[in-house]
Amino acid sequence: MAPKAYYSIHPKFHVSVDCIIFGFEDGELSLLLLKRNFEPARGQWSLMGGFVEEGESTDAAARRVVAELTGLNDLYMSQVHTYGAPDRDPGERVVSVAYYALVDIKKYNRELVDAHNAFWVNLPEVPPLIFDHGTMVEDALRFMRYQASVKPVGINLLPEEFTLTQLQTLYEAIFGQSMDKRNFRKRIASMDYIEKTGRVDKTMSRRGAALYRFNPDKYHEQSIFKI
Amino acid sequence: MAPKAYYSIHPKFHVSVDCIIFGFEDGELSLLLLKRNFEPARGQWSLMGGFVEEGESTDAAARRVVAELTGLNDLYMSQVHTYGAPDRDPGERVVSVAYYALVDIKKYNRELVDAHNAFWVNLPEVPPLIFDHGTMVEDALRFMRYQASVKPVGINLLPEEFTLTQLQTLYEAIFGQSMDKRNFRKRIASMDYIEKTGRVDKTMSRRGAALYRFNPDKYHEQSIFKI
DNA sequence: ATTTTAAAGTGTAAAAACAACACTTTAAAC
DNA sequence: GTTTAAAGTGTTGTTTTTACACTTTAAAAT
Repeated sequence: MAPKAYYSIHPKFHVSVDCIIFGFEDGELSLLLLKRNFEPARGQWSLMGGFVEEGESTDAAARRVVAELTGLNDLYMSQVHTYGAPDRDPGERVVSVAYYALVDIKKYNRELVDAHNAFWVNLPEVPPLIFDHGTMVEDALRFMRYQASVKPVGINLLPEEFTLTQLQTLYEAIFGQSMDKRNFRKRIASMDYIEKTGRVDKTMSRRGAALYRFNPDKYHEQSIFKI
Repeated sequence: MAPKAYYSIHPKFHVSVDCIIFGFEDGELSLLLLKRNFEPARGQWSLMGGFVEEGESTDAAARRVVAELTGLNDLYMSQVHTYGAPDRDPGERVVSVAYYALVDIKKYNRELVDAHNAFWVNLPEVPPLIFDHGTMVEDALRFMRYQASVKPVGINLLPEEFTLTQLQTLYEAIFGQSMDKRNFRKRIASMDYIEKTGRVDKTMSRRGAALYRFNPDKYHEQSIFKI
């Protein structure tokens, strides 16, 4: 057995999660940020966060915290990095684990967001954030871009059914560069896990655009590394 | 100011670091593992780890822990992931941040390693490890491979000066696949930050092989993502 | 009924990157 | 001077990526 002293001679710290919540609307990525009407750092902008509770995993804490703010329970989420500088929170020592989440911006619970005094802010207009939250956003964006470059996580920012124009606009926003329509569609056509639903979206054009969906059964992750 | 209760109503946990220490010898990657002659889990295999102390960042704790075992202070290290399941350590709740380190296996301090009852184990022969350390190793290997595929971190596993044959053998070990000698050398030749030193290594062949080194001044990270 | 409009949809050719492939050179050891 | 074993070196075919502009469609306006 482990001697009690093995653990007890060492300090304990608060552990928190901070969530970088991405949305997509009108061709732009945005973040859900709190304008804090509570302490500490009242009046400043921050990420949504919370403390990890007894018996709760850090992953579960991140899901709880995002659900408290958005009302959404089954989001795509991924751990980004852990921030462990002793003075990162000026109040007390808090080790914080950052997660990013991808939200279909049509679906979040507006009342909850308003109640938290939270706002969707377009990425280029993100204000200075408290503590190391600005660094967290940079790291999360880099990591989300990486993941979006190797697997179709970006689709979690769109409705279940989406047009190819929507999809292209999304990827242009994620990678910050415009893409050739024909080349983009050729690439999508080669992905059998993105399939036509047969339905047509008429909201964006008179002609109508074919709706597609992601088929998870046809998607098999592949990881091939090269130097 | 932050009300005291803001923090104090929340629990605190032990925070530890666990280190996946990679070495390279005889064409194989290996890990430095402890055969634990101490509690908890005496007699089992584990990663080198330790608790984060007051006033110490998690990064600093990881460096300290690796230095305690190897005597080496300036290793390439990178945070991998944080493991926060409430029952991951059967003794008490411990949130653990994993880091990987790359060691030039010629340089570590043998006395320290022996004193810790630690051994270099070739990757395919890694035994079952305690707690979630096996998962940590898988995650670290995947992440190290990814990093090695986008930047020349692998070079930290070699001496300052190395031959192209050594470098190719290293990458073959990292990616688990053999590579064409001419294509490999063409790629290296296109990397101006890997430069000939003018010296020759005579230990591996009568003819001698040119020695190369990494020139950090010529290396500029580039990150371009594509879908 | 015809014309206008605005987004959806479509193919080809050049360039670049990657993959496959085998012999020559060198210097020490015998 | 012959042998040995690793170091070193180019070309060609294939695949992938990029650049580029017009046609189709269906509703709205006339």
